[in-house]
Amino acid sequence: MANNTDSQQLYDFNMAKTGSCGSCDNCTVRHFALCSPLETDDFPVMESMLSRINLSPSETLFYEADAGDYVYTVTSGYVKLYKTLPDGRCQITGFLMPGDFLGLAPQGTHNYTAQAITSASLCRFWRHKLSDMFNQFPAVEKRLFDIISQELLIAQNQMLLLGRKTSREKVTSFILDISKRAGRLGFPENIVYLPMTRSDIADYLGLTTESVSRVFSALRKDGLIENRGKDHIEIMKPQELTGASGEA
Amino acid sequence: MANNTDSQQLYDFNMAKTGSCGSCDNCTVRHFALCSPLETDDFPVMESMLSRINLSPSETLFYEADAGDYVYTVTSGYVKLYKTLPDGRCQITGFLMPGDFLGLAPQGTHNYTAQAITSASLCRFWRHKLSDMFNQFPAVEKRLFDIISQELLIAQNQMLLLGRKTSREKVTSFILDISKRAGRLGFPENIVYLPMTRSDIADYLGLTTESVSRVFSALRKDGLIENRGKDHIEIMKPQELTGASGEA
DNA sequence: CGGCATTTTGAAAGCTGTCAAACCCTGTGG
DNA sequence: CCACAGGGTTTGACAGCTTTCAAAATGCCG
Repeated sequence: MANNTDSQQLYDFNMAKTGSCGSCDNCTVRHFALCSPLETDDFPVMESMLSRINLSPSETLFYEADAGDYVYTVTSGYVKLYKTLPDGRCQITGFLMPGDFLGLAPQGTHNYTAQAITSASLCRFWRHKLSDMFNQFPAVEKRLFDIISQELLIAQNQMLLLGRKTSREKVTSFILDISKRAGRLGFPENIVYLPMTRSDIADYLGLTTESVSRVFSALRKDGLIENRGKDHIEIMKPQELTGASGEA
Repeated sequence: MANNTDSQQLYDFNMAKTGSCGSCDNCTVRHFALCSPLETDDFPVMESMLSRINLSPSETLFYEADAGDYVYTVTSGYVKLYKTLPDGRCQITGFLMPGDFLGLAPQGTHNYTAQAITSASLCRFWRHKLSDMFNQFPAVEKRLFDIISQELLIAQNQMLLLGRKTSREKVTSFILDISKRAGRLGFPENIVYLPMTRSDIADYLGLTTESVSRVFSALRKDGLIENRGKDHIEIMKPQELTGASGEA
């Protein structure tokens, strides 16, 4: 089994540096969209329009029902978005990685809580300046439009997962999803970094921590995955894992 | 118990006529957005940009993976959107009413199947003309942006329902949601029109038809709702029903 | 009235949840 | 260096909610 510290160093998102966006020295994912997905090569976002935010692990960026005065882009680290019922039941609606966008509040207040999982940094835009930016750079609006449309598509896929998949299918779908997204950021797809707790994964998949843990154990027992230190797993049989996800 | 035919006549969406949008004589919900949600008072959509579609009950508008060359607005009737897994499991991602928008395909192909539940009519826009329209009428783009943002918010609420609510909470949430949406269209909120089958409701809530039926029976037994003909129910105790939905 | 799809109800099984305890890893402090 | 504390994870036993399988009831329509 690989050395824990080694794999951490190799694949830790928080350490990743693939470039800078030019208008913000904090960005880790230049070629993806960046310091803000709002920025495009043709229409760079002006420095004056954004400010930087740094979060410690488990620090909350904003709460559900807070005023939605800002929108954000994750530039490093993992962030989770979640909603809760009055009795405390929790549903995580998304795990965000560098390059991901959050914070649009169509009704003026946020519809979910945003909390850092790892140390994380974000770029923040004042929401009222968004329309200015749209007027100045129409391409920015189109970009954001595409982002939201894509998020809606992802949300629909998640509904299918939550409503119709078994616990094993849910967990395998989750692993493959995180793997592919990390792959798009330039990380190897076979080593998957999972900084969130089992409880977070459970709240994302509509399960309990125990069920999630049991599925992980079963996948390990079946040789589909192996542990690689505390926060990483290695996908040993991608084909079979895909087959176990319920799709195709 | 009220006469079946009476309540049908009073509350049938397909018969509803609350006005016309001016550029399309088919619209039933003028003051809500549209012949198309794309249209605003400031920037009416031109007749030449749209065509009308009429669907019979259970007729399919487009399938998942079809080319997404058009976007649509429902002008009368109910439409369902759903995704399926290879083995046939189905998840309905939304029930659409007059005024609702559908068809955006960020990846070029549709991510869900759209099928009529009742007889339904829609306004269709050629997708490539959307950007022309955006350029000509920037307000239209903002309008559509708001619509998509709102859909994302609804999708997040649905994730909470699918992942964390009990069968009773799911069904009561569903009834209240349809009731409120019909209320916004000008229909009484206490009489709820449910043209979809138990199986559809089950596929929307991540349950089986039997479970849905059992919850309806239980709610009836508890006096929270009563049947009003085949496709309608009456909410007898709105407070208690809300209390049973898991929220607040 | 008869055929057929949908809905309802019943009984039993199964998957996931609940409750509980052991285990593991990490950080702290003697 | 090791003991200890504490949070997270894993495992076990059992319960419970929803599903599955099956059959009866209801409503629609020719």
